[in-house]
Amino acid sequence: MRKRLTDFRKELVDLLDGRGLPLNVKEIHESAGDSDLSTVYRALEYLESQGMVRSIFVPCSCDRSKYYYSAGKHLHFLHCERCHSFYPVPCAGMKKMEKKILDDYRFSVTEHVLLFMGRCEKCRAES
Amino acid sequence: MRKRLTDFRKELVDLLDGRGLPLNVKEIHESAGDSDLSTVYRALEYLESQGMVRSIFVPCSCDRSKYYYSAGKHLHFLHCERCHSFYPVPCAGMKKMEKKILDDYRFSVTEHVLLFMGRCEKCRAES
DNA sequence: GAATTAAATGCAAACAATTCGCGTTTTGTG
DNA sequence: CACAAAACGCGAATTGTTTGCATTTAATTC
Repeated sequence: MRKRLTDFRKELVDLLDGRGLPLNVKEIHESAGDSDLSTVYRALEYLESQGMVRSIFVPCSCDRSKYYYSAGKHLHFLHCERCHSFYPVPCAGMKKMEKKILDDYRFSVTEHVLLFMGRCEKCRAES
Repeated sequence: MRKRLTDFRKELVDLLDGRGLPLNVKEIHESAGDSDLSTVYRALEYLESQGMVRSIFVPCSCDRSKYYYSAGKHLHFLHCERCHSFYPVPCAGMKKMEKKILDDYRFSVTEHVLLFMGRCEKCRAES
């Protein structure tokens, strides 16, 4: 038997897809019906292994847990260190960089993590 | 009294500087004399707040803890998912990207996290 | 240079995020 | 329909990290 993409797991993908922003496990758990936390962890692990979701660790004082987001479109995020909002930005210029890494270091990139920390427009105005 | 960069903390900076590669807390603790783990954590927190060291979270099965490295030169790293080695690469092209983010989103970047996962030359040959 | 005081350290306990074991339930497959 | 494999729920166990507090260290003031 080889079947893993259960309804619940699809639901998680839809959830992340719908939000379009990274959510941590707690938020996912709360938004995903009344399932067990370990089920959520197992689901996310599976989905990530299938390349359906991605995760990042955000080095911000607000939260030291992992954030998951849909891998549907390859996005990066801006994270405001003041209001802790995420802003998606398209992934651009990375292919070229990965090509250069292959040429220069003979290292073949399968994945990259890129996150920007800083201040969003609103917070820059307010402080 | 305002004094914080103790000998021990300097020692940690030197250690990370010397290695030139990210180390996790366990490795740092083992390499840093016989100090308490909490002292190591407090030291790293301080050093990071001072911008003397940086940290990244590596999304690799090998280890799910944080890695610290000297902020002396701004580097990024390649991480081989097979042998789990790190390879430093200079930070290039990011300034331009940050400029674009400021222009397009009015978001001012103070820091970025960039990590490449993949296969190193040796491992590509071996498997 | 001794007294004062703030910060650092070590140690043990507390936390919080994540994982594991296992009995039960669900769901493809023959 | 019976069987087998995987998913789920639940509780317990791990593990990375933080905290509280008594003690030590070191800068500052007199």
